[in-house]
Amino acid sequence: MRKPGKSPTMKDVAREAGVALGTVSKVFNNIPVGDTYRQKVEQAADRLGYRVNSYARGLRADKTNTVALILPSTDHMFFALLADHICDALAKRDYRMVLAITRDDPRAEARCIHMVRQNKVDGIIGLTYSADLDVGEDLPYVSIDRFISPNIPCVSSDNFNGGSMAAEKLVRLGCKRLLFLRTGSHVSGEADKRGAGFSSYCQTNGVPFEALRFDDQEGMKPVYDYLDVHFSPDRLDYDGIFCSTDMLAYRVRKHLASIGVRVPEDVQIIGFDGIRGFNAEGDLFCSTIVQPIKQIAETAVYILLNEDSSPLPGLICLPVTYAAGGTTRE
Amino acid sequence: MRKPGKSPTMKDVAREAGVALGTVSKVFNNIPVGDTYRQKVEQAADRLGYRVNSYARGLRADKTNTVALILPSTDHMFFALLADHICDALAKRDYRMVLAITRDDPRAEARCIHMVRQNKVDGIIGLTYSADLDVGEDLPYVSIDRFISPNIPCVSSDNFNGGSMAAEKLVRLGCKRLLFLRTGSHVSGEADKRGAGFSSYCQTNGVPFEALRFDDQEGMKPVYDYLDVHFSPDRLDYDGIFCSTDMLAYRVRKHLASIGVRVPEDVQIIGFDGIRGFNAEGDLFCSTIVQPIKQIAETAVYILLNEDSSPLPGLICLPVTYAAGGTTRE
DNA sequence: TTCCAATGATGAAACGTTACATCATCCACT
DNA sequence: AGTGGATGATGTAACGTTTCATCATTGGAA
Repeated sequence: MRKPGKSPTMKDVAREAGVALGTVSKVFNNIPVGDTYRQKVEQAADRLGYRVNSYARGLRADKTNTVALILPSTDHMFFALLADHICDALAKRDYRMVLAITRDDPRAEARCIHMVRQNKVDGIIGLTYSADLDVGEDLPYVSIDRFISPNIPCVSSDNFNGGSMAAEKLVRLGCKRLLFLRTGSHVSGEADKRGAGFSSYCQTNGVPFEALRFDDQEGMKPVYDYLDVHFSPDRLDYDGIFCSTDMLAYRVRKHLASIGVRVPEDVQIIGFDGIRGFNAEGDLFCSTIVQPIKQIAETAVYILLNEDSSPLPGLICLPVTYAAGGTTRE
Repeated sequence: MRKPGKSPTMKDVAREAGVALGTVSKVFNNIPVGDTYRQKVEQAADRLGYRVNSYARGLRADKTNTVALILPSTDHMFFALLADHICDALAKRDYRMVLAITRDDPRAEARCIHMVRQNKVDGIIGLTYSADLDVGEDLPYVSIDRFISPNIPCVSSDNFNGGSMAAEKLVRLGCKRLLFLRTGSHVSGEADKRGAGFSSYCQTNGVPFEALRFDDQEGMKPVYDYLDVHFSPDRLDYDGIFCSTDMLAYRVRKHLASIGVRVPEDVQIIGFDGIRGFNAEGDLFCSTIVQPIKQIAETAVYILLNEDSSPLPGLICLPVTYAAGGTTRE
């Protein structure tokens, strides 16, 4: 049925349809063509099973309808969902997505950007952590969750407000002494603002609090040690904890349970991200501030393709929401 | 620093280096070139910030170093990890990956395949469920988890053996009356063999069992109804359940807990997949038969790129393992 | 010194498109 | 009927590579 050899070209279609090459081109680019011709071309194309060669097109038109997504990995649900929604948002606009994974390695990040640029994509969406990443000036670039420079648009959740919301929520739920816990040795991104928002709320409202950051070189050990000192069935230095991620919150909860501290009866915990088990319909791992992942994806794509060609703002913060997930009293 | 206008071409490099066009080409293709020339070219290329245009190369050479991965989504950890590892395996071989997402929609699957073929990828790895999918004959295609036809290689876990292992494990752990539960309205894939392996073990060894399949048109309701009838604190029709997926196992466990049945004391449950919370280092949701996702990814890529050019077997089953995750006594 | 062979650089052709400048056709208007 | 203008098809020249036949250069042998 189908020729296994080489695929038919526009020239073949033109010959088959008895029209000129340019006419065929027009048909496939939705440029006005007489109905008679259009039909002849379409039929011939069908008969031959013709598909436009996007490499030739990309070469000629300097437009490839492809964007690259650079991620640390897809093995964390946050990234996986981001990839999922970005892929969708792009497909809706007839763009394809090539995925590059960096494993958090700055060298890999640079290599990916290099690789991706030589691939002549139309733009890049990147979630990277390198301190000084040269993304180049000549290719549209949208950063997620990390502010790179004023003229590179950055899309992220409203981390500051999220942190503030978490503190407020804990206070409303009756907590008197709050604790903020953060891990991660990464170059600081927008996520740092979670702690800032939290602290700001506490200061403004005169709520006693502590904010701690643990380098995760040594894993969770230091965190557990800290918890062991400050929490036990008969000593509760804090009654509300805000963790910088759901994963951290989950681990903290597990550890507290293991030393006999009840959640949420003794201590209430709020995480950040809104990760769910299995998939988007699964259960939350904890009460949490939910990032609007889909909206982040949509916005990043929207800005990257510059769909309203208005001046690009430097940083776009998207609203987060609170969701109860069993580690708070509500 | 870098020209914002257009990127330099081989011709530019040739002029800058004072050599011929073809020489530049050779340098970038690792074809022997005199050292003097090679150096001149490399320096000139550096100076200009030249990168080879992969669209021109793809057009000319009919080789794009790109493969497409077609997935239902990446919002389930199994798929996300698959994408992650496949991306890695490809990157290691200097291939890029374009991701296409189908949302389980047969029309979308066909559209993706179409889209992807017109993109002149070098091959396709697909995890699809359409009944009769025309993947074409002219492009290397590797299917994951779904047998399409004898001449299209398929990579999957050893589902049959996994089912058998689950039954054996439950029996070893003391279960006397087994139940197999399966949901999913999909066109049957390799995953069907999980139930077959389970039943086969039970029959061979004379273990009383029941195997049920629920259409998931109506969600979990029918399953819960069934559980309500057969399980309660004072009536336990089964003491071991094997679920076709971890997600199902998780839900079953939750429902049993809600009606006062203790897991694993009263009933032991084994799932299938090996999904973990958050990421590859998270906790299991249940005791489970673990799919070797990384190995599946590696194998699919290996076969797709036909690295040993030996005759391709039709179906490759990769070994699964058991992992305890709290829903069994071990 | 002369010639041959071998090594390796050269430049043009081709890959499948799109854009643009020509050119043919047809209709409307005087 | 003759002309002008508009509509739309045509063919050719790029786009940036790779490949291949051709040609220059070099070293060695007689």
